[in-house]
Amino acid sequence: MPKRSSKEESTTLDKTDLEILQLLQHNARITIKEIAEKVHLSTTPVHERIRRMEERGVIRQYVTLLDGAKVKKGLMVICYISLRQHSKMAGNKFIKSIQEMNEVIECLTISGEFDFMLKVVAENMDAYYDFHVNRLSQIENIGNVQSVFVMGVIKQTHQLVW
Amino acid sequence: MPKRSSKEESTTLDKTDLEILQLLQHNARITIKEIAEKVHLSTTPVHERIRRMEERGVIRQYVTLLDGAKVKKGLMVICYISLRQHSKMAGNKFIKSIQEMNEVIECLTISGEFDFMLKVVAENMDAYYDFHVNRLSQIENIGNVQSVFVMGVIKQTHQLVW
DNA sequence: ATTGTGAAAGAATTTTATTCTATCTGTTTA
DNA sequence: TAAACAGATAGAATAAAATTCTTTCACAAT
Repeated sequence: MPKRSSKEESTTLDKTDLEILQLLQHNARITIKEIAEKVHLSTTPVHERIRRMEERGVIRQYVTLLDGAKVKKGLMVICYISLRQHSKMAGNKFIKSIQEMNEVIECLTISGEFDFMLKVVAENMDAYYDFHVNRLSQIENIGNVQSVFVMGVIKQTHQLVW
Repeated sequence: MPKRSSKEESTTLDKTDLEILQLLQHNARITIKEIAEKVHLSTTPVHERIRRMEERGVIRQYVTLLDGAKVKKGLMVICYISLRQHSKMAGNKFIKSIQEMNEVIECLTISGEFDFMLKVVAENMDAYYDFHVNRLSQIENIGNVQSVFVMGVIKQTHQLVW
């Protein structure tokens, strides 16, 4: 059996790991002490398990979610984009532009009529219009752009394990 | 001038608040001490500012993001749904069903041809097919359902202030 | 000028994280 | 079969951080 590299120690997640992840998903600022109590372990193994899951990349990031309306980002728009040209280089240029636009909080490559789906936030319709016309549409190689407005958020979670 | 209720103290966010939010958005487990150093304040006012933003709901939640592929949720699908009937009650029933489905991590009300846009995660195509046919399509009052598959994630952030 | 208010610093205290050592359990190896 | 080993854990010791309290300062209102 080949010896495993000391990095990327690929074990599977056991029941306790999943319990810890559940707790962290709900509240990234929960203390290790509190987790330990809930999973019936001492702080040491909990600490160690979290460290390992961070190292393995199971845990990607601890983030804080804000209320969009309260930080002047009350408008959300889904934006579909197709490129005129689909060469690798053309695609990479587009991606680079998108990465630099703070208004774009999500960009997915999708199947179907369009190439990309963007989630864009803005303060209001004027701000979005400005973004659309003066920044998004100015990216070279952009083909079709179609905006769908989000009227309400019914559900929004990041809970991948349960 | 009317006296303000002691709850919901609605002040505006100053530059320092925004700096603190930026740091917390990137890393929800950053220590108050470290924030304090970066914004050139002592821990006391930082602590107080965070508490206030939590209370006001500017800060919605501290969450941990996981790597979908590493927790057996490697497939992401965008799913468009229209209802047959648009009465308030029919809508509420649908919403209730959606809330209970862990595979649905996002549900938005949108303008255009469809009523809702869902983001669904699953382990693989088989699991998604099962979800689609046996659970999603079984909700009463469902009209059209259209699935768009996510081939890649170009960008995914939660940074609303920058 | 005086009072009041809000924000902040700094010290004191409490709580938590982190590290270290020892133990326990189950498995491999001689 | 017994000894050696590895992995996970508990518990204690230490280091670091959070939280609370008191005091000070700056500015606005009276």
